[in-house]
Amino acid sequence: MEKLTIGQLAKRAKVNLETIRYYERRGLIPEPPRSESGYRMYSRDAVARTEFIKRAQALGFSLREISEIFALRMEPETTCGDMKAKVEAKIEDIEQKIADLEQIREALVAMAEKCRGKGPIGECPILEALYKNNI
Amino acid sequence: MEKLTIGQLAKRAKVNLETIRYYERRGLIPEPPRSESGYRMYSRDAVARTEFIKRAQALGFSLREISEIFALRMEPETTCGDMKAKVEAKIEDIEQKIADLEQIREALVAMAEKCRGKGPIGECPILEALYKNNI
DNA sequence: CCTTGACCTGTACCAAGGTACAGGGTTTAT
DNA sequence: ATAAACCCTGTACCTTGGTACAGGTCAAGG
Repeated sequence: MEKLTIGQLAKRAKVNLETIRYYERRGLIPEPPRSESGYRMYSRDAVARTEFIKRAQALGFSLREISEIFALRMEPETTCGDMKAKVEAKIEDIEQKIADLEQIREALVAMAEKCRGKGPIGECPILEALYKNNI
Repeated sequence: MEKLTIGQLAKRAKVNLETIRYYERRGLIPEPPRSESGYRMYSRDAVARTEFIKRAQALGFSLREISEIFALRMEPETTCGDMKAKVEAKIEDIEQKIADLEQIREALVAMAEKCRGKGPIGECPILEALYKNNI
């Protein structure tokens, strides 16, 4: 089994080397065996695990949540339903964020529409809205 | 003209007292005149300004951007169009965030649908997708 | 008069997710 | 043989938007 140094792992997983050590400190990546001189020696699995973390992050999971997923996976009683529940909770989370942003967008669009875009800033309806209105 | 202490300002603008001092350090609120004993004495305008900051923040503007808006307002050549441009840039920004979240949502929904929600975690299609797929 | 509450400055700390050294040892390539 | 490139630990620093003291002064109520 070929072993990777931390630099090789970082390169393959396309993350910063310091990030690997950071994930180890956070418990996201297990402490690997060391070479005689104390170098971390990773198996191939570490690349997959690091990529897993990056994919989950890209889907909106925090590092804490990713830790929880790994922990879940290690418990023998865990079922697929538990994992599905996590994903469904995250979907709701994302949907809430989208709804919040839609509201913000509506308010911004309404403000922009009130402004002809000409004239001095002293009479800008946008600034007036920010100074006086409830949004 | 009635003057407010920092505590009174914080209460009326519904922010933490430390936040007022923080905004002063960031240059968002001008340094107010002091009483003989060195207390900050604010005019009514400070309440409106603090509320402006909070409203703009709620619309997705960062404190840095809010500073820029205040700076813009002080320059005599600034027109309403400059302000409108800021709002339109923010709308694009928000729309991009919404689009990103929609994509994430789609990916999560697709993953959840692959999972029947039963059986051991070892065969969970969600975990497999995170381990192997490009998303 | 004295206590309590409000204010002052300055600095440290928080979340989250890293990144960047310093100061040392090791491995690899020339 | 020696320089470059890599690794080690430990700690400090970054962003954004605050919050929380510590240690001291001041003001208002009973």
